Amino acid sequence: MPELPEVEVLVRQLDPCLRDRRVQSVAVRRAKIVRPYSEAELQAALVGRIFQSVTRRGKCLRFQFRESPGVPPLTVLGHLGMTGRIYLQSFQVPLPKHVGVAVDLDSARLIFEDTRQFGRFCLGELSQVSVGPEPLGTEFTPAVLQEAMSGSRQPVKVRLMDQSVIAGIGNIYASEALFRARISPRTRCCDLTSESFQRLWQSIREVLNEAIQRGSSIPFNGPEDRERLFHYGRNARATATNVSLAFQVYDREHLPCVNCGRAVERMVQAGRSTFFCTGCQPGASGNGIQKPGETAC
DNA sequence: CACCATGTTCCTTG
DNA sequence: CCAAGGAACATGGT
Repeated sequence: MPELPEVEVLVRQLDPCLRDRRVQSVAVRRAKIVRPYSEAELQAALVGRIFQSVTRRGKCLRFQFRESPGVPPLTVLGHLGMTGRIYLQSFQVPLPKHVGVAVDLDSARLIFEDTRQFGRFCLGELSQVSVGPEPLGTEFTPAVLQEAMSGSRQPVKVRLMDQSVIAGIGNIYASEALFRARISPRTRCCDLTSESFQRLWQSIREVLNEAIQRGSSIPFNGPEDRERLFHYGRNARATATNVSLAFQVYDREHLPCVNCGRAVERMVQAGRSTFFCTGCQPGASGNGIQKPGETAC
């Protein structure tokens, strides 16, 4: 999935397609995806309603439905988990294997597909108690980042993935942002300097924005285009537009660092793979602070 | 068979 | 309270 950039690209794609479209029928093929609601509840809430907008908050999608006299506002929350996808298909195309929910509109069918079924498509607001600031929003500043992180002794990479600290950063872009900021993923948050937070802040925004730019440049028509956008890691296919080819360290263990040529390394933090370059991200076992004037590579 | 995978939540242990 | 580690969820690719 779908970390922030992929969800953002998806939302931009979906919003104009769904706006003002009316829900004809809803079919739930995997009950887990809509829990704690039932298929009947989803049908009762959605059939006849008209889409107003699709927006993003962190990694979540929000489908808002039009409000009218006597018809209260309604929001459907979508979360893609690890392998979730959302797309429109014609009625003629048979339903793929792992469809969780199919929402029939007047002229097309909205499919929520999720192989591993970690995703969600259900009524109501975010289940998460607290979601941190949007990293691309104006309220996100170096000071906000520092304030949110500096009190923690956690490794910075682990903390970056905490959705209550910052919304939308996952395993891929955590590694990418730290590489760009030249900070070791092992650095404890409380050991980062203001200068490091400044670099990290900038790197987060660059890495996310560039990924959105790449994703937005991908034509989004058939299933192959969806694969280029959502298929990562060792499953990724080496197509000219595959976004994963643009990663600088993620899933590049043993490959030469794009900066210094040293082999990219992999380690496990909080149960997840972290990719980094010991040459460019000094202090892998220290504090990650660079002396002034010192070049990492 | 083993290991890995874009995420979240829950549980246990220190 | 915090942090870390593991397991669970369910399926597929290598």
